[in-house]
Amino acid sequence: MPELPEVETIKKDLEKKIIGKKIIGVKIIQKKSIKNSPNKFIKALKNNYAVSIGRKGKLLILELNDKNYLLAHLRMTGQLVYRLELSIHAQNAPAGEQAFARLHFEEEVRDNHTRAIPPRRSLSSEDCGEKSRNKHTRVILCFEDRSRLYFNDLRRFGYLQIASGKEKDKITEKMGVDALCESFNLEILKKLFKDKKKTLKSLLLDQKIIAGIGNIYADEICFDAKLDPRRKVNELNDKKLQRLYNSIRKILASAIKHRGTTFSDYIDANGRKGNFAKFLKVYGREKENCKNCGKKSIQKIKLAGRATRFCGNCQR
DNA sequence: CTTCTTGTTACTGA
DNA sequence: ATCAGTAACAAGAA
Repeated sequence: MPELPEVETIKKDLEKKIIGKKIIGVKIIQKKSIKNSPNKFIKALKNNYAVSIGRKGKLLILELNDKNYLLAHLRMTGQLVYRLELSIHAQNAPAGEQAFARLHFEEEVRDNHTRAIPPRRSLSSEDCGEKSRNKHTRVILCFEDRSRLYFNDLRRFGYLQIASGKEKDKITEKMGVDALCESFNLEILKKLFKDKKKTLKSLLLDQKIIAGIGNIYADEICFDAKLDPRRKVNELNDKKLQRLYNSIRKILASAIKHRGTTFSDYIDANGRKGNFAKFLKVYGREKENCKNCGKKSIQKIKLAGRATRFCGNCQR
């Protein structure tokens, strides 16, 4: 599932692809996947430019030239896939942007309650070139060079949202410190965990405390720091907090280096899987041998409402 | 058929 | 106030 390393991978991919490009078309296939009215959403994007891409926690933040922002949260199964697909039809289309836009990118809004798979139209001029659209595609943005950004989301928990600068700030200010940002240091971690009686696992998952860590990396971080995820954080001494801090940075950086973890649905902006799954030491390894002590001690329990894997021998 | 999975929020009860 | 636990959301896998 997309956590910080996966969103960061997508961010870096998209920076290379769409910065400076003009959005000439917006297709909303599932109304439920956008947080604004279709009218506002389309109006805010059409004929604007992608200026920069940021990220806080698991939230992707695309800056538009008119100082509005397109926020994207992938939740569990969301994907942002960029494709440059020149079709025969597109090449033969009448020259001129207006005609092209009219032909290919008329707005399409579907009822958000029906679960029916949208009928794939025959190869009409409207759809030609949308080769990467699939039954889980919820929104398509089209750029002036005829490349497209597909927002796919099987389970439809993810969303896209247009936000003003103020609205964007309000959302990001509610989030905790980004787990990877430079200003997040050991002192801040100590301050955040001081007096908290919750378990380590639940605090690592709490986006209002530290933003970006999800179920996979929470377990991997606890294993790397040799800490029992069931521990109350206020009883962690300085030495353990230092280990925890080091592991947060180390695991996330390593996962980014390997372009994230694909367990089921995650793919990057190029449509490729991440390579970090083979480095996972506890997630999905219950009943297997511990990579550290070698014992058959990887347990799976439910903690903070989530499946939690850890080595009952190494993690204290 | 049931149960489980994911991120996040809302709610309940201690 | 603070915590743990659970339901809800959607869709599919086992």
